[in-house]
Amino acid sequence: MSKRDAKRAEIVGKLAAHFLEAGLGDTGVRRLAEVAGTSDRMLLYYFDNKEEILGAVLGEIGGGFTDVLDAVFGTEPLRPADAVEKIWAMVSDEAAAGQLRLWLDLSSRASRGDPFFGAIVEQMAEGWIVWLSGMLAVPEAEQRPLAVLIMGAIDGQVMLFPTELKKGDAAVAKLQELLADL
Amino acid sequence: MSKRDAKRAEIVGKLAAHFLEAGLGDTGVRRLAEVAGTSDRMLLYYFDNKEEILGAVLGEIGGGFTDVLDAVFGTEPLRPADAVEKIWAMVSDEAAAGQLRLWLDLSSRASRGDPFFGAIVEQMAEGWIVWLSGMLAVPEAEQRPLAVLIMGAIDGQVMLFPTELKKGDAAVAKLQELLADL
DNA sequence: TCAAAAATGTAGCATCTGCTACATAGCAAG
DNA sequence: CTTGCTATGTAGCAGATGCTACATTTTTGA
Repeated sequence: MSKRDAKRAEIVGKLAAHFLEAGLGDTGVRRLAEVAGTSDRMLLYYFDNKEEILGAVLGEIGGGFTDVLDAVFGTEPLRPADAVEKIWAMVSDEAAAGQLRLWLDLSSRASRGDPFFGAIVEQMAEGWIVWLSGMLAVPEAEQRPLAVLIMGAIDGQVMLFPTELKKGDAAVAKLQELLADL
Repeated sequence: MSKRDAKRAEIVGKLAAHFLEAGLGDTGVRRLAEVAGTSDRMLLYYFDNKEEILGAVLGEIGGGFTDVLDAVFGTEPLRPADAVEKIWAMVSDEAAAGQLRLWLDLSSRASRGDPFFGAIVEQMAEGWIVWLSGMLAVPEAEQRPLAVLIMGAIDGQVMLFPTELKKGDAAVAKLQELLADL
């Protein structure tokens, strides 16, 4: 790897970590530079333009996503109600809130027709769904619809209550109840 | 109504219609002025600042929303599974796509910590939920959690599949199934 | 009719944005 | 040591942003 590539990777790593922790937020080059521990001048020395920076960072995030999930959850099968509980706990945790904020951001940009963000969201959504599908201890034909329902129901709470997620607690409990004997 | 108020109402109306059709998008005052058929100078003559403009427009949208829902749905009680079906049908319709784009936009801005958009989203979410709660033919204690679950599950599909909502069909069918005997 | 008030155009400011020109420092190879 | 490439700081541009000062026209009410 050339020195230039190494530097690019270092920058991308720092920015990816930051986005995962804090959401997309302010993507101004001066702010990105600060986060990456360099100057805007150098950011645009290593990358052609801002779009290339964001592309590299979001690509990195999208690609490594299910690895993170595996690390957090292990790989043994889960009953649907338990999956709901675990994911909701993870998502309610402040550390994961940035993930969701990031997702919300990406989805909204995607819905406005931006094909770049559309592709990223699609990839991330599919990652979640396939991952969760594989973990659900239900007949195979049920796996995917249930996974989509669970992920969607939980993500929907983020959309309804972006500033106070715990308002969704009762609804999530209700979902667990409905799923109790599956 | 004073002339000033009439002019404000006219502007708000035009902007609300535009946002509902095209999503939030560019909210620069020069662009807003263009959409409202006036100049930025006059926009900021009738309103104190940009925040007041957006507040009025989003307030109009949020406030008029449950009226739209009533018109579409009538007011007789619904069983939960039927509510899911009706709302999903409405939301899948292209005419409602703008609403959802707008919602997604607002949520993402709120989640970035903007207190202004946070308040708006909270108000709109509460509007949806109260409206749906009141229509569900279930014991009163169950109404709100179920309403939140249903709205969240459906909104979540928008987040998962911002560019191709119908991918959520199977999951929504699954939810109807789970709710079938309530 | 005429002065006060409301409405509107022109021009701009201050700040932020992505990005760049220019100058220089450090280092590697001959 | 010199020459040339990589790396980095300083300063700034051109455009957008929210907003405003100032001048002018138009409307209103006595």
